[in-house]
Amino acid sequence: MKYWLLKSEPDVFSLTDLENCEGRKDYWSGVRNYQARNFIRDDMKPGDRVLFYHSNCNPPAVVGLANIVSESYPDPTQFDPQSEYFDEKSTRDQPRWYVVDVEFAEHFVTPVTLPMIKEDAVLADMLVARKGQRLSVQPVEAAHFKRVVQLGTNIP
DNA sequence: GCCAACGTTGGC
DNA sequence: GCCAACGTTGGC
Repeated sequence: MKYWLLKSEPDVFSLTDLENCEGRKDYWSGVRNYQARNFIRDDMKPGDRVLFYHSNCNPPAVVGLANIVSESYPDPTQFDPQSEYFDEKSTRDQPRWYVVDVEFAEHFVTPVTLPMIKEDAVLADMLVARKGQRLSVQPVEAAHFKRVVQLGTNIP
């Protein structure tokens, strides 16, 4: 099992939005960065755990947990001319972009904010704490995942 | 709203 | 294949 951090702007798609989806899950569409694509396509597996991070808000924070619940498959939005994620260079035979299904797990009692992450001795070297780090899909070390969950669920 | 970081594009 | 221009992300 692996651990990930997924970024989402809460104004666009929040953890509550995921919770309110049919079946409390949705496919993670719209990733249009090759490094992030490769993580989704090649490395994500059902059962992997997800830190759900709200970006572009104040304060940015890991607000809860989700789970990967499918293998990767081609992102349907890349074939849809009506979608903002349409990619005319994608074909059904050779899709460029992939998704996985992500299922809501829980809201944290205490959101783990970016300032908290930067202050914490264990978490300070997380990718998300690094200046200029824009990657929207990030691998997370097991120790980091465990520590974020501790803070988020008020375990001392 | 500013701007640093960084990915992408396209001319050469 | 280099690199300048441009666009986007996202913290502040």
